[in-house]
Amino acid sequence: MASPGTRERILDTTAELFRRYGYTGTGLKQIVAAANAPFGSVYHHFPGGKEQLGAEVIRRSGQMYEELVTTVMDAAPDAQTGLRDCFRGAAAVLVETDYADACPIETVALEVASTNETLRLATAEVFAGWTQAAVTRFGRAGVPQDRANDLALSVIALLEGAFVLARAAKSVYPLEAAGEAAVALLDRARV
Amino acid sequence: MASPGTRERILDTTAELFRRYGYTGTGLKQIVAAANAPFGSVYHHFPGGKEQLGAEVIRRSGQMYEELVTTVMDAAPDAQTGLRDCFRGAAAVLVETDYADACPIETVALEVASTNETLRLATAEVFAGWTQAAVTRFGRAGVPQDRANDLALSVIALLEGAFVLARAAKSVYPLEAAGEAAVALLDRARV
DNA sequence: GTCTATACTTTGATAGAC
DNA sequence: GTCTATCAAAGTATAGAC
Repeated sequence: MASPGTRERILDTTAELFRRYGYTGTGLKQIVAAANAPFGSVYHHFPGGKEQLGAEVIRRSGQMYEELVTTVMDAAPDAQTGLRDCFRGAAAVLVETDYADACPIETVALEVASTNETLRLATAEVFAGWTQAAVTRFGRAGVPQDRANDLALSVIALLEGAFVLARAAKSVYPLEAAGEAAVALLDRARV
Repeated sequence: MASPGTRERILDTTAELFRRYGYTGTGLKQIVAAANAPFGSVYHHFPGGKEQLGAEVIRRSGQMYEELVTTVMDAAPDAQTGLRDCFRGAAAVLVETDYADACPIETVALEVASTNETLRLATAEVFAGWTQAAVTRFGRAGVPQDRANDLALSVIALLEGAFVLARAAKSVYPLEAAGEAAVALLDRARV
């Protein structure tokens, strides 16, 4: 076993770097330097190299983000407020980090979509999990089953798309507009 | 002047590679190989190296995509139909290319957002141009000025976000759901 | 001016000293 | 088991032959 925490530290550091610089844009040497770990420890803990590390980080980041968002949603008095809180919270993080930290896996997802089937599947699993979590919340809020899935996909698309526009423009305005659009779609989908 | 077409061929090839593999994921050697051009011609035509080439490709791809989308929109009998045609057309291209060709600058935009200010500004200009083009169309369709900008941002966000989900899942379903959501938002925004 | 060859850096990955 | 040194390949960029 490695010194306690080394593996976790590599995972956390990699997640942070992937979020900002993407998969191709993040080097293993950069990771170990930021994580204060010897280079060999990457291959000790992740024999599959960068791909294995990447797959674990994608799933881990995806799960953490899902927990963050569902916590915000479930703490709100109603689904509309919950949605607004999510988009506003995302905007706040973006501003705090000078538009660096948006969705933890979006850049990676686009990079690997046509280049690495293993990692593409990992991102697909994450998005499917998010969609299911959203479907559950929207169902509780009174959205019929047959509309909840389309609504969930649209709301997630609004968030991911707004992240692209917001980071490019260095403005949270796209997130505000997309957040209100998401609320409008939810209102419309309810019985 | 270089042999006629070399510069254009490099631009076209780079645009295609950026769209699939992103900025960091596309090498200059890969570009000249695919464009059947000698390596030195890159620096002959683009003295600023990869960054200058990247900036030109971003603006060029952005303008071409805007022309494509506005052509589809303007050919439709009404804005709702035009929006549907855009999302369906994007889905068709995605299927034809095995989910490789989506937005020509989305992957690059996320990659450079926190790493290259010159290229970030180029992507921001492109998205701003698209937004303006959409605002114009929505205005013609009866959307009040003060709602047209938010609607344009939301529709573009829906498209960009749906591209992420569709490529990850290798399914056009997110594009279909997002397309219908876009139409619903347009309906709601009209007087 | 076109293109080849090369310089220099960084990449992911491995071997082996300790 | 931890960590260093090094590998081959690919990255961008440049020098210079023709």
